[in-house]
Amino acid sequence: MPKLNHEAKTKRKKMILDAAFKVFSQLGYNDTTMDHIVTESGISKGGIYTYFTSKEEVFLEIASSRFRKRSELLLQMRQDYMDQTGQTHYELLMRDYLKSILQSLSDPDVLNTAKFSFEFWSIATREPTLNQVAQQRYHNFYQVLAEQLSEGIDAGYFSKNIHLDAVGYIILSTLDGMMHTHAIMGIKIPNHAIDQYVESIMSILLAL
Amino acid sequence: MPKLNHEAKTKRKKMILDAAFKVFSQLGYNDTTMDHIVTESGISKGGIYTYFTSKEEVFLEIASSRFRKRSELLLQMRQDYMDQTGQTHYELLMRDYLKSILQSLSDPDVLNTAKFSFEFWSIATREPTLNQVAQQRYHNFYQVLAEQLSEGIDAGYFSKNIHLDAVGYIILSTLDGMMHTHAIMGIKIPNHAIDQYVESIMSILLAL
Amino acid sequence: MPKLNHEAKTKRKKMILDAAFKVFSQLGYNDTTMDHIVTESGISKGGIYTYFTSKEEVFLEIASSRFRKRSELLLQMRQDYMDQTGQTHYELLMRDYLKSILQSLSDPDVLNTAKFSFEFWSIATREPTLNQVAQQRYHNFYQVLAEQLSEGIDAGYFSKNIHLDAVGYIILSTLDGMMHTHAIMGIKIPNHAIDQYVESIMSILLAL
Amino acid sequence: MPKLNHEAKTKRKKMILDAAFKVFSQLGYNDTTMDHIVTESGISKGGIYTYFTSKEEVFLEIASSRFRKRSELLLQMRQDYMDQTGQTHYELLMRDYLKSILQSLSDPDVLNTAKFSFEFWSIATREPTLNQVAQQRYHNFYQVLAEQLSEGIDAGYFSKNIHLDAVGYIILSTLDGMMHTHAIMGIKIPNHAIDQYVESIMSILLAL
DNA sequence: GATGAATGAGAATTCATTCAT
DNA sequence: AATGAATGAATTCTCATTCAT
Repeated sequence: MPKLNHEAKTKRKKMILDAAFKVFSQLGYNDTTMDHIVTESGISKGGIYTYFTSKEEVFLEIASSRFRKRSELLLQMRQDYMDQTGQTHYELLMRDYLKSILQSLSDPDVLNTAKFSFEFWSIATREPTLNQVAQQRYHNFYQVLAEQLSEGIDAGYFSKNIHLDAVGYIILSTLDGMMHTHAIMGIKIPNHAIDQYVESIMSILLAL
Repeated sequence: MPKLNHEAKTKRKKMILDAAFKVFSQLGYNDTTMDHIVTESGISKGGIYTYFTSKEEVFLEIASSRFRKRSELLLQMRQDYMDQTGQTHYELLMRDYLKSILQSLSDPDVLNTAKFSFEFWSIATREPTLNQVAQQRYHNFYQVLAEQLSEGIDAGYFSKNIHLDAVGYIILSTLDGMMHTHAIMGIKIPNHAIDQYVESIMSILLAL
Repeated sequence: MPKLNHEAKTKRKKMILDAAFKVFSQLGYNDTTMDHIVTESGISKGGIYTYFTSKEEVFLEIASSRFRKRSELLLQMRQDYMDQTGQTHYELLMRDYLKSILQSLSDPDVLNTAKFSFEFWSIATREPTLNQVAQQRYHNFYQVLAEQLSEGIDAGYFSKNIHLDAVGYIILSTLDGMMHTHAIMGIKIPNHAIDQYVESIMSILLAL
Repeated sequence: MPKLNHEAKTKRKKMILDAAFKVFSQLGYNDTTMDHIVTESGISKGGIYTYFTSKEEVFLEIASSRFRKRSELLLQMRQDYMDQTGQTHYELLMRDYLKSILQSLSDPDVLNTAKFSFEFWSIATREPTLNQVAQQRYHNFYQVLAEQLSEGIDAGYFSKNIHLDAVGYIILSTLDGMMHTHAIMGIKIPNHAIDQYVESIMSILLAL
């Protein structure tokens, strides 16, 4: 018989995760101590350990919740680009999706998510548990993307000759690269670069 | 009158750096202890401190020596793509340069350098000293790249309408992204992706 | 809401300080390791660091608490040498004060305090933070002493012609010297020396 | 067959001792590293170990050579205070001896010797070998002093009723105390204090 | 369930001493 | 004899995790 109902528990957990996200983003995994999370969350040391078994688990759980966003954004945007007849303008969708991802980097929360994300990969490289999660997230994103592209091909928007796996790989990794340069290296994307980048991706999809 | 001549010292330093590079690449900066470097190098704890003042300095020195490679490769390739009349085939140069960078990731040493490089960025985000070095390296690479592109424009190979800073940013960051996905995320580049990627970059340069 | 109340904390802190005082007195600052304090206090390595931030702070805190004693003794004795009319017999006071300071050196705890005190000065010479504390302690003691002497002059016990600063300096430093010879050099004060010393100081005060 | 003759060896040893004295005085025993001595003396690390077996031995040897000075000064001054008939004015001798000891503290070299001396005692407290040397030095000084006092009594300068051991103890330890306050605590002796101090000692000797 | 004091296994760095050259 | 690079034991301090209250 739990003394705290489910809702209260979830709320407490969220407090911890939000605080941890903040400090992990700012200080990185290694430089973040449990005391940082304690201070930021206002929850006691022992308290954190009733919700999570370790620092790594806190880190992992943040990753799991945050990493859905990119693919969710794509799915959500697809709804917006569907007209009354159920037709989706895939070209416009992709173009705007890529742009909005890169433009959103000026939003501090998105920036922090990007920072966290790369920090996560940095740690995940050496931690099998994390690595698995990270791989899944990549493949999940890949699936969603590939689906849109595939539908875009079927709908006649994209070239039939593109290799889905190659294009998917390019989009995901170059997008990551732009975000990395911006978020981690701290080098801001020049004005024209976003458009130029989007066009170069479109040149592949449209097989210009 | 030093007992070890310059050559012997350099050799010993190299032993330490090579060992450190190996463990840093594998374990990352934080998980690498001086004991790891001691074991791997075969040099005593104190011995390492006669050549370096701290763990960070070892890390930094590796970075400084390894980071020149990418821009050096470009400069070197330019020599190879110059014909007898002193004309350089810039289009071919860029195409082959991008390909060779990405293809070289199958080489374990290059892979480790890539891993080390991202590890370096991860740490450099929080360490002003390292960050400065990292930024310099990026801008140095940018300069070299921009020069080639600029010459390529003048020689009529690339479109006059491209924005050097935008294109430079895209090339550097997307290249990083591909390397990151390959080296850190451990997701190998699909066969066609390299060519496809190169063509998309060329589509920008040629303003197709 | 602290789990340990103030009293319990103070008690634990005292345990550490007592243990540290013991080992510092015996081994000196440099030869005392945190492990010595751990062993002597029975408190874990980390535990000590919850109460003190460094070895130096432990040392300093001991100094701060022990150093008040000499001037406190003088002030307390003054109360005892005051008769019903509020008159203090300053000559007797000074005589007995000097004697009791030197005689107390046979008490092991006083001896250890003396040892600690000189160890403190030895370290304080090179550590600005400690030095400041040490200087303050000297001047505080000087103030208290000068006050008694001044009052003794006004009350007609001591000569009007004495130079307070000179006499104060002599008393403080020669007292220190006797204590040093006894505590550090381990050469016990001969029977008659205490009386002889006290008389020589009185000969100054009384301007014989 | 030594390659270096005795003179050259002695010179080299002196270089080490002078350098070591300088750094020991300034930094104290513990904070002085062999590298400091190496740098200051210009003699190699190994070189020092051909003349001394350890850091402690260097320290000890300095002590042994420097510690004679105080008693030597007294003996030398006695010569100066002897008139043509072989009579020594012991009262004047003692007065001037005490004064010159305290006044000499303004000389940097004497000040350093005093600093070194207290540093030596600080270490000697815990090191039996050093402690023995230190004790010997004290007793040697005591002997010389007692001899002068004894002769002074016989010659009718000093009171027959003084206890040699008590007076000797007082002179040696209070002198040390004044020097300690000046050299270690860094509190300069006030103008009148030296005279006042000397008179108080004389009041004992003359049994005023 | 919550708290926060206590724990102790590391980690980076120092430095007296050694010894091959 | 002299050199100085190499050694490694020792030291201070950190911090994820535990557990008595």
